[in-house]
Amino acid sequence: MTNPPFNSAPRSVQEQVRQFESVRTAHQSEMVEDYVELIADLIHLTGSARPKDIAERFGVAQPTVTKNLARLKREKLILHEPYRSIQLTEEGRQLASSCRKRHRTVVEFLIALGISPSVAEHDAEGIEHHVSDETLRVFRAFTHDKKP
Amino acid sequence: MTNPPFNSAPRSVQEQVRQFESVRTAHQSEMVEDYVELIADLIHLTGSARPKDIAERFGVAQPTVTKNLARLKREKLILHEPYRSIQLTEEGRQLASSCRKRHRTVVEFLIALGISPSVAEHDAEGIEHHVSDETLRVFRAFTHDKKP
DNA sequence: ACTCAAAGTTAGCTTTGGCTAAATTACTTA
DNA sequence: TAAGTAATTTAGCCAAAGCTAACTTTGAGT
Ligand SMILES: [Mn+2]
Ligand SMILES: [Mn+2]
Ligand SMILES: [Mn+2]
Ligand SMILES: [Mn+2]
Repeated sequence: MTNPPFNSAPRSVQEQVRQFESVRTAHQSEMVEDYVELIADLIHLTGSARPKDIAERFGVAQPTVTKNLARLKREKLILHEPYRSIQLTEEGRQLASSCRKRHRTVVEFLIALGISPSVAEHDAEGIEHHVSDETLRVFRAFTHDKKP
Repeated sequence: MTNPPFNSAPRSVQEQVRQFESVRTAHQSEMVEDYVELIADLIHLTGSARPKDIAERFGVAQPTVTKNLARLKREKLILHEPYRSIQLTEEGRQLASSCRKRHRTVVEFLIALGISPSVAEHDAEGIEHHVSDETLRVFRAFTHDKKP
């Protein structure tokens, strides 16, 4: 009838450790992924990506963006001369492209499931960083089956 | 045929800010939620929750657990005398219970969708912190429809 | 009752990603 | 073209969550 009161799966300790480690790892890539995705969108939308706009979209202060851009630059995902606007490297473009695809896959799946578009967009922003390849494939299949 | 190359929804800037703020807020509650859930499981499973076991399950060092337990105590979710084992307060038990339910809802949904149990368990550990009430309701409905 | 190993805590370090205030640069416009 | 404003960066702060090394306490086994 109702659900059992405790987590059923006494999965092995090692398995559980792997899960939590994966979550921590995902959170380490999250900032970078969201930044390149937004930078690509801004370039497409307005022709250029400037720290001001990034700060405005994320809802953070400008110095936060400057600091985070240093990491993107260190990881060779962007080109950025001081006081100039931001370019994506080829690697950055590729990462942005795959993040964008994954983002859309998640949003479209949630909408196909019956969730309202604004909530789908909202939840996807967090969920996208935690879906494995297998899950992504199942999401895509479901979405395609729903609306052919 | 293929997907449009950029994010279609030129949702308002305010909307986008709210989404990213929600993700940041979720990440602030995440540690606390995973801890109370694990503590409840350990008490149920072994009769008591000790820092050692928590560290072992999360895959972190013991001092990390000690530090995080201070926050749970500050937030009145646990009772913990130094060197003794950990008890949940009533508030802690309630939070653990709702986190556990949400966790199970996500896992069962992913399994009902066709994802393998181990991957479902893996992805749920991250996803659970990013599902809104609406999404959770849809997940539950889907799971129930699938296997009556 | 003592000993001592295991568990737990404390101290102190690191990284990440927030912030504000102040300094600097670029750009617009008068 | 010079000034003034807006954008950007720098400096320096904070909190969270990880770590190791060193210290303290507990409690099991003799
Ligand atoms: Mn995101
Ligand atoms: Mn997350
Ligand atoms: Mn979790
Ligand atoms: Mn969980």
